[in-house]
Amino acid sequence: MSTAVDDELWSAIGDPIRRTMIDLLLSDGPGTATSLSRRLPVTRQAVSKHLAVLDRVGLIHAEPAGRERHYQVDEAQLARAVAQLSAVGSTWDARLRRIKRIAETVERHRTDNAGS
Amino acid sequence: MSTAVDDELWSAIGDPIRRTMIDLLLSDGPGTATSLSRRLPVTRQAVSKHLAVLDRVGLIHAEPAGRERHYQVDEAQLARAVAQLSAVGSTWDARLRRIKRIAETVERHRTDNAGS
DNA sequence: AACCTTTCGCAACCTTTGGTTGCACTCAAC
DNA sequence: GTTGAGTGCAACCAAAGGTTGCGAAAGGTT
Repeated sequence: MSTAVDDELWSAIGDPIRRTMIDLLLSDGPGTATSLSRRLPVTRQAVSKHLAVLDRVGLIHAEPAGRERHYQVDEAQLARAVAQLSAVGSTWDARLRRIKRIAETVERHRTDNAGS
Repeated sequence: MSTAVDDELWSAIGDPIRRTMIDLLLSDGPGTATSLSRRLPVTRQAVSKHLAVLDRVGLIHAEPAGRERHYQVDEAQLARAVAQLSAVGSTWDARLRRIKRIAETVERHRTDNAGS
């Protein structure tokens, strides 16, 4: 079912700050801990820790540039994460549909017998 | 963008144990803290805490039955959560496609000028 | 060269969260 | 009524997210 790698991916994108960080890196291009912290409600150090988490699971990677570290999204890894999301989503969706179908069948039987 | 309610939903389904619990409740039907804990690698008390979290965000609801508490998935809320998942997924997907398209355009320009 | 500014990384500390053990309570069944 | 299964509550622990404070390195200025 769910592997340890997948769980790390989930917990990585489960955090709202980290999700916003990915959004920012995607919309504004590569950024540093300092530049990101200016657009987030937490300190640079907190952002730095989040960047480390995202880096560890491979969703982003850093590129040293002088005294700065430019982070950017790893497209292939993010695509994998998106696939994970939609996989779980469609699994739950399928089960919901099945449950709904069964419930409707039961309801149909019940109303059929109600006339007796 | 992301509301506090959405963040709670995300963190609720971000936990691998809680995701598995939802899976179990969907596949096996309603269950109790004890029945779920028998199929999970954590104690009943931990399961109970997770159930409280899922209950608080409305993904499941309890139905007292004698000395037991039967929990089951709230289909409408889970459907909402699935919609959230696919929304974020498609947003990222769209941005990845845009980036890729731009990169290809740049590459085309580069190779066009390479012959000069 | 000396200085100042910006950015970063590390360490200490606090709070919340996920997990455990232990205990008391309730309800069904015998 | 006693016993057993299921629950809830409290205390305690470890890990995660967040903060402040400080020292080091790279870049710009004079």
